[in-house]
Amino acid sequence: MSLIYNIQSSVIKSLSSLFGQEFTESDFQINQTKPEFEGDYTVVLFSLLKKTGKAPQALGEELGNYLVAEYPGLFEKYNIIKGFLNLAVPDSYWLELLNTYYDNLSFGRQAANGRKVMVEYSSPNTNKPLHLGHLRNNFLGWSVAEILKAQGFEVLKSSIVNDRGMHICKSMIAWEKWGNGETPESSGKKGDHLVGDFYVMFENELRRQAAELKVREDAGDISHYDEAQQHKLIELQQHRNKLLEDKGYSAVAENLAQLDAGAHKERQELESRKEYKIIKEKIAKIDAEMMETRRGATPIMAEVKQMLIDWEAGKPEVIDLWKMMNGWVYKGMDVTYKLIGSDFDKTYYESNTYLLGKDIVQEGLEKGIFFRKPDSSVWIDLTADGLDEKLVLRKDGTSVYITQDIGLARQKHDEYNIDKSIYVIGNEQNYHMKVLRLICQKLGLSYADDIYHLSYGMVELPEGAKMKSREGTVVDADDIVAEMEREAQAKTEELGKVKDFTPGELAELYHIIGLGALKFFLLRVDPKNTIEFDPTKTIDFVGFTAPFIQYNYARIKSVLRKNELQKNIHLPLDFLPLEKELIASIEKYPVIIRQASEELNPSAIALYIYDIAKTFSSFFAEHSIANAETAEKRELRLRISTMTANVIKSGMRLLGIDVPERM
RNA sequence: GGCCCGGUAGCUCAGCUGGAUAGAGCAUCAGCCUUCUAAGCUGAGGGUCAUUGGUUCGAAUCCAAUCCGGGUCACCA
Repeated sequence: MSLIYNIQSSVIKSLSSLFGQEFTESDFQINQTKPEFEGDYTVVLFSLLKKTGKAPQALGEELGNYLVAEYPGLFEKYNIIKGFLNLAVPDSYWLELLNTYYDNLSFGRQAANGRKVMVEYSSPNTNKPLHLGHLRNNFLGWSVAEILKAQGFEVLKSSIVNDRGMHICKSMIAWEKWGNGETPESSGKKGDHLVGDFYVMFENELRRQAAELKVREDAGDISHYDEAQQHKLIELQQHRNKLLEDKGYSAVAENLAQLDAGAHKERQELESRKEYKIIKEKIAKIDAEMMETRRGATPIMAEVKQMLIDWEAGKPEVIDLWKMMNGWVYKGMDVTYKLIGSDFDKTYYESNTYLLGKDIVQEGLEKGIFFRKPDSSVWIDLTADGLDEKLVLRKDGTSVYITQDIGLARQKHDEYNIDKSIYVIGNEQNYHMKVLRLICQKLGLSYADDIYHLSYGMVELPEGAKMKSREGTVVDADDIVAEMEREAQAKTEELGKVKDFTPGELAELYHIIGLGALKFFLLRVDPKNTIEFDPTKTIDFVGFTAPFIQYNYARIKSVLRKNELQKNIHLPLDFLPLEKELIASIEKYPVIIRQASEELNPSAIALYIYDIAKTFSSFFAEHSIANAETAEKRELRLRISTMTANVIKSGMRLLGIDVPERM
C-alpha cells in the first residue's frame, strides 16, 4: 500500500482511539510537506478542531506523539507550525522501499481487478488521411487503455470505422470524374492521401458550383432550387435584410464605407463595436447557411445522393468502387497506425452497424419513450432534461447517427459483457454523447450508466483557426511525424553523441525521439483543454518534453552500463536531500497511476514522469554516482538510479512513448 | 437566445474534492563542461490567479452575477 494511504489510515485510527469517535478521510487533509518545512507529509489540523474540541497546537502534539509512538516504522518525528502537523518518515522506510522495488519493472502496476473496460478511439472516416487532431485522439485512447491496464482492468481497444456515407461518396464521385483510373500504385501516393486528394477536388468543384448558383440567384434565377430550398433561401434573405437595417449595424457600416483605405485605427475602432460585431456574426452565420443550401442544390451533390442510394441498394459497380477505394485507405492508414503505434482489439465498420438500433427504437416506441410525428418520423422528447427533441428515425424509416450508436452500444455490451464503455471523442460531440447516454437511460438499458464520454479539446491553429480537411488547413499526421523525425535527426547530428550507430539504429532513434516529442506534446495537456499548435514553430525538444525525459533515461543507462550493482552491500541509513526527494517521488508512482486511471487522464502521468526526470537531472548534476564518497553511497545511488530509470520507462510506456538506451 | 467548457507570468501550461510565501517549461538576463551524456545544472527578473460580490479561521480553488473566448443546439458524422 502506498505511503499516503498508510498515513491516512494510521491518522484515522489514531484519532479514533484518542478521541473515541469515528473519523474518515474526509475529516482532514494530508498534503505533501512544503520543501521549506521539515517533514514529508502534513496533516492539516484546522478541520479537526471542532470535532476534537482542541486547539491546533495541543491537537498536533497529542496526535504527533501518538503517531510516533504507535507507528515508529512510519513516523520518526513531527513538528507543528501554525495549524500544520508535519510528519517525518524515517529513512529506513525509504530504504526498504528502494531495496524491495528498485529492480522491479512492474512497480506501480496493480493485479487484475476482474473488471472489463472497452476504450473506443481513433474511429476514422475513410475519405481522408489522419491529421493532428486524430493523433490527439489516438494517443489519448491508447494511453488511457494502457493506464487502465496498469490499474488492473482488462481492456479492449476498439474503433468504429466510418466507412460509408456522404463523405466517402464524395471522394468516389471525384475519382470517377477526374481520376483517370489513378491508383496508389500508379500515382505513388499513399492510399489514404490519394482518396483525400479526391475529396478536396470534390470540395473545390462543389464550391465552384455553389458559387455559380449564387450568381444566378443574384440575377434572379432560382429555378435550380426545389420548393423547400427556395423557401429557405427567401426566408434567410429576409432575415438577413432585416439585420442589415439594424441601426447599430447600418450606422457603423456606413461610417466604414466612408473611411479611406489607410484609416486602420478608425476602422478597428468601428469594427470592434459590440452591437456591430454581434450582427456581423449573425450575418456570417446566415451567409453560411445560405451557402450550405446552395451546396445541397448543386448538380454534383445530386450525384452524391444518388450514389448513396445506389450504395444502399447494393449496386455492384458502386460497391466495387467503394471497396476498392476503402481498401486503399485501409492500407494507407495501417501504415500510419503502425508508425504511431495504435492498435485495436476490435474494429467495427459502420457499413455493418448502420442499421443497428432500429429494433431498439421500435421497443422504445412501444414503451412510449419515443413518439411518432405526423410525417411518421420518430423522436424523443428530452426537453424535461434541459435538452431538445431529438430525431431517432427519419420519416422514410432510415436511421440517423444516434440510432446506430444506440445499437452499437448494445452490441458492445452483449458481445463482451463490459463493465464500462469509454468513448474517446472530441468535445464538439459533448451534446451528442449526452443525448446518447440519456436515451439509453430512458430506455432502461442496463449498461446506460457505464457509457462514459472521454471528451477532449480540439487541436487548433494560431488565433483559434480550425483544422478542416475540406479546406486543406490540416496538419497531416504522416507529415508531422516525418518532420519530428527530421528535427530529431538534426538535433542528434548536431550533438554528435551517437556517431557509432548503424543507419538502422539511427533511424530507430530518430523515430523514438521525434514521435516521443509529438506524443508528449499532445498528452501533457489536460485532455479537456484545447491545444494550440503553431505549424510555423517546431515542437520543443528541451524543457518539459519527452526528449528531456528520454535523455535522462539514457544518462542513467549510460552510468549503469559502466557501473554494476553490488547486491550484497549494506546501504547507509541517511540520505542527502536530493536522494530522499527522488525516492519520495518514485514512491508516489502507484498513486499517480491510480489517479490517472480514475481521471482517465494521461497528462497526470506526463507531469509526474517529467517531475521525476527533472529531480534526477538535478541530482545527477549535484552528486556523482560512480565516484560517490563511499562504496555504500555509490550502491545507494545506483539503486536509486535504477529505480528512477524503471519508473521513467514504465511511465513513458503508459503514454506510448519509448525510451532509448543511448541518445 | 438555451445548454456545456475555458480565462493563472510576455507565450505554452500545472495547481481547482478550500490550507503555509501561486508553480513548471519557453523566452530574457547572469553564472556553470580536465570527473558518470551540457537535449543539462544553478540563480535572477517576471503575477490585481478575467471582474465584482458572497461563503469561510483561510479562496486561484466553492457559490452568484458580469465580461471575454470556444463548442453545441442537423433528417451530417
